[in-house]
Amino acid sequence: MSGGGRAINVLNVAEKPSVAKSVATLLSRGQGMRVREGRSRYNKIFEFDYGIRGQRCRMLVTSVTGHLMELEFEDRFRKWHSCDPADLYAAPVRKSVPQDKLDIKRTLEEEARRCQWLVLWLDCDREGENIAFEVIDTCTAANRNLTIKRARFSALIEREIHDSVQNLVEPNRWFADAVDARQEIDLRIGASFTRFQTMLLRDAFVIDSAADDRNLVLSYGPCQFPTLGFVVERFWEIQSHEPEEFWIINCSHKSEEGIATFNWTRGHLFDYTCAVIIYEMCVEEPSATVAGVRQQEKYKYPPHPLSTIELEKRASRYFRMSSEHTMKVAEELYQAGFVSYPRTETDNFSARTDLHAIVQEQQGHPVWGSYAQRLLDPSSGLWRNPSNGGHDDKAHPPIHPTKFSGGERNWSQDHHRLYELVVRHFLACVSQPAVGAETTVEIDIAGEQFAASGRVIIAKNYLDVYRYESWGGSVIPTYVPGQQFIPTTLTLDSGVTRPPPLLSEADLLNCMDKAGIGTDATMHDHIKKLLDRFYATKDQNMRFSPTNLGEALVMGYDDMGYKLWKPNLRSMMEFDMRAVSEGAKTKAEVLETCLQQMKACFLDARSNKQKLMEAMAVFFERAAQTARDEQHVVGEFVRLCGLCHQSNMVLKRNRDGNFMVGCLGFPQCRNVVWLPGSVSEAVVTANICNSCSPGPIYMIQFKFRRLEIPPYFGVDHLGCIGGCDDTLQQLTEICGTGSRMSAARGGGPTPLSSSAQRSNSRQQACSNCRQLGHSSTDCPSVISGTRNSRSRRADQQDGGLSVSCDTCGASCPMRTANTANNKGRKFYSCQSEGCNFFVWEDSLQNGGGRHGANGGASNSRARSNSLGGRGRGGRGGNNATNGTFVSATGDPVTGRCYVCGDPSHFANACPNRFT
DNA sequence: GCAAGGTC
Repeated sequence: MSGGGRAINVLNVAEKPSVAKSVATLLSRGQGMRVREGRSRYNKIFEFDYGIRGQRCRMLVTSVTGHLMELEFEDRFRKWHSCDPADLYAAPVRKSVPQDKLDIKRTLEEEARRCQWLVLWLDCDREGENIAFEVIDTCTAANRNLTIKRARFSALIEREIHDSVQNLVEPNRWFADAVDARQEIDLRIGASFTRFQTMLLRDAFVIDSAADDRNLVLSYGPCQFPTLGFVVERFWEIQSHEPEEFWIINCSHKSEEGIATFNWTRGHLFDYTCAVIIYEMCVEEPSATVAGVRQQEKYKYPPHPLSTIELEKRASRYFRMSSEHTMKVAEELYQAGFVSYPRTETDNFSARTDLHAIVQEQQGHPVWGSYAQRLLDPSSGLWRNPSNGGHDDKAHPPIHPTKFSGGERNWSQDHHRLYELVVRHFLACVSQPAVGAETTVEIDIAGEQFAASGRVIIAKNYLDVYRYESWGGSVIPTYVPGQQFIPTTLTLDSGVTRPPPLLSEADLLNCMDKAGIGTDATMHDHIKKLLDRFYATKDQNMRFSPTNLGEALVMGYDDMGYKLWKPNLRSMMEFDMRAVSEGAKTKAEVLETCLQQMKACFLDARSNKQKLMEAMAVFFERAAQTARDEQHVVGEFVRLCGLCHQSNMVLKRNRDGNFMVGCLGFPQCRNVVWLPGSVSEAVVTANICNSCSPGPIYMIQFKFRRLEIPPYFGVDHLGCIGGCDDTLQQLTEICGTGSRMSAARGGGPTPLSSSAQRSNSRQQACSNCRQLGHSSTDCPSVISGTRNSRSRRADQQDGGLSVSCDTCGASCPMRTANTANNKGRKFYSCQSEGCNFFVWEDSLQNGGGRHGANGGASNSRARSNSLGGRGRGGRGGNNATNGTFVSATGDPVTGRCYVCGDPSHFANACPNRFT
């Protein structure tokens, strides 16, 4: 082992104490190793003799704890008011060892002075390489003559560690540079935006989320903000979801053996007319023929070996533990030696891992011990080598149990659960998949296909130990190809599309993982930061919603047109970092271009700060001082403009001193609500109107001039401009508005009598029929009894009829039916999204443009359903309680018309329909 | 009082 010559002292430094201990134990093979204290109580020093390529060495192995140094601004830029935040893009920065790491630094300096070599055993990733240079800088400052070497290793395994120390390499400056650049960019962007938005908004608004507003920090960071962005984006997606009705044909068949539920192969249709036509075809010829019976063996595979993100996601799903808490508990289990290192991206076991030994340790457990025994018994056939998840961080194995425990006294419930998860997950990974026999029966009814399937579990295998997952079995009766039967039920059912759910913690981790936001060791920190900063909340179901503060910030930047809350910025940085680590770009180049762009972005954002203020004003009351300061300049916020949806509506006085509520988007947006001319004073209050939407609409405290209003009105009035306030409307009609121009400017300012809300609805398309001119609440197509007041034009034109939609007025093109019963028959149907108007051409020609009472009937069914599944019209045996409508008799198989109930014909031939 | 990344 040791060659000739004089021994040299070699200082070996690892990234953490556990690695120092492993390296020392593996290299010394436990022979003659001495342990002594360093200045830091966690970072011991291990000593032993060793030979490196014939050189006798006295090895000293110690460690740091992650980064030794921190990047910070020079003192004169540290105080928030010491400089303009924009200066932080060029302010000098320096790296130094923080107070709590000084003892580690001293150990390194002292040991370095008596060593000739320095060998770096830091993790073999970019951060590790950067830490290596922090160690190099510290040690060479104490001893300039050190020879510096890097040990490359990807696992703490004897052979690999011996190999790496015999083949030492040079540290990689490019890797370290990439991290330097990332640190500097993060610091400058984070500090500048955080100071800017905190100082701008904290004092301007009453932000009631924190107990003490004054200490509130509105932080911005390239990881935390995109994480918030995911939460807000999903929230907006849910808010903007418009339910869309769809139609589905369901079929079931009950026999002595049981019941089979057949699903429509088309899934569902959004076109009511098509669904009805197909449904009628089926009802007309309801006999079902078994087209095929397929039997297949199906497998449900166990999960990949456990990485950090998977551990966090599963603990959240199975135990509702937050990712932050999971990591805390996992760290404690790791420290106590029960599980392997919990921060790993690796989901693939190295071929050298002794998987059987890990299983053997668990054989004695009272609950899962017998499963472990079965696994080890070759005759059970339960063993299977684990799958490869395709990730390898080259530093740590997947998370697995490292020591048996039947539960320790000092463990909390979460320690028990997490240890159990790690063990069960590991046992599942080395198990065979569950096996099931699936039977699929396909049937044909009048040319339409339906299918039902059942599953019998043949072998549970890994599911026996992985109790967090299940695989349902269901039995269906036996069918043979060619068999015919009459369905027990055949119904046309409706459903509505639903918005996606709020993001769960597992969803959020997924989003971050995909977008490259954070690392496996920091993702839970970013999530926690959203909660700590009052940007988001987590409900009982572990799902995240933005707070008003979080939404306002994202909305503000979004209004500016910046995607600062999107993950793109981080992705671009990541791309540049890779270029630096590969030597394609230099650190200086990347820093210069990136910071230049970010500074421009910062300055632009600052010049658009009004957008942030407006977004905040949507949710928060102005602080008294600010409100007074700004009242004369921009007016007091009343509501977000319902017309342009871009700017705020504020209470102002025109040049004549008359009050109005106008949009700040003027002149692009001319939305304005004129208030009664008799108003002498008006002040926006903190009260929000309960009945008007979209809110918030702040109520205004008015004082009227006594002599200008009728005696039965009071002079003081708390009013709303949203359209709900009768007093205000009456006074506007009685006294007129303050607008002298309103009569002259056609289409100009809107008097209150038509209200901001209504002027809004004039511009927005009706959500029901998509036409302009009304809102869904007064959509002519959903008001009963109005059908007669509308007329359908059916004019002769170019040899054909021109038909306009009965419900929304849009022009309806002619189409040709292609169904078995109506092949070639012409019809008109409305193309407007969500509009179901439909009429047969022959019914028009025969009747000469009559109102489609029953053409409308099919529409009105769809409509009334879209209004919440209430009754579906008088005719037909309609099931109003569950939103399902069946044929008139309730027994479609007997084939009666579902419109009038007459058994002599089907609905498509019903004389009451379309005539 | 700011970031994100290591780690205890």
